[in-house]
Amino acid sequence: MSSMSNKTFAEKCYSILLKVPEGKVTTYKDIAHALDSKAYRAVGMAMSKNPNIPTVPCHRVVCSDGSLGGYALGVPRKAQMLKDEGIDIRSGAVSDLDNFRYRFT
DNA sequence: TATTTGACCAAGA
DNA sequence: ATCTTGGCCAAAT
Repeated sequence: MSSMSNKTFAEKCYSILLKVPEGKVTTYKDIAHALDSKAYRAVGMAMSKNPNIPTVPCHRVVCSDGSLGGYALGVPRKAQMLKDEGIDIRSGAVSDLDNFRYRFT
């Protein structure tokens, strides 16, 4: 049998992130919130440990203010991928984040 | 077990 | 609008 908590916090983050479709983004805070947690910093840690790129679309996770946050393969790559999905990036941030934000609930 | 580390966030001396 | 600060929490050390 599996251990008592068969999913780590990081694994839960990856699961929830898989729901975010191409052309949409989410934020570190929103993922934490979806997990009924305030551990938004820990969400960033989980992304940095990098599951399989691009199976788990961690390039779609940005900061609450629309700035891009980080990316294991470099922020410029993250920006390009988002643009390729049709997301408007201006001055290193998602413009009109509210329009591109995916809602979990 | 205790401390340190981060792809964060909100408020504002 | 930008920068600093204190707080946040899971994982790694």
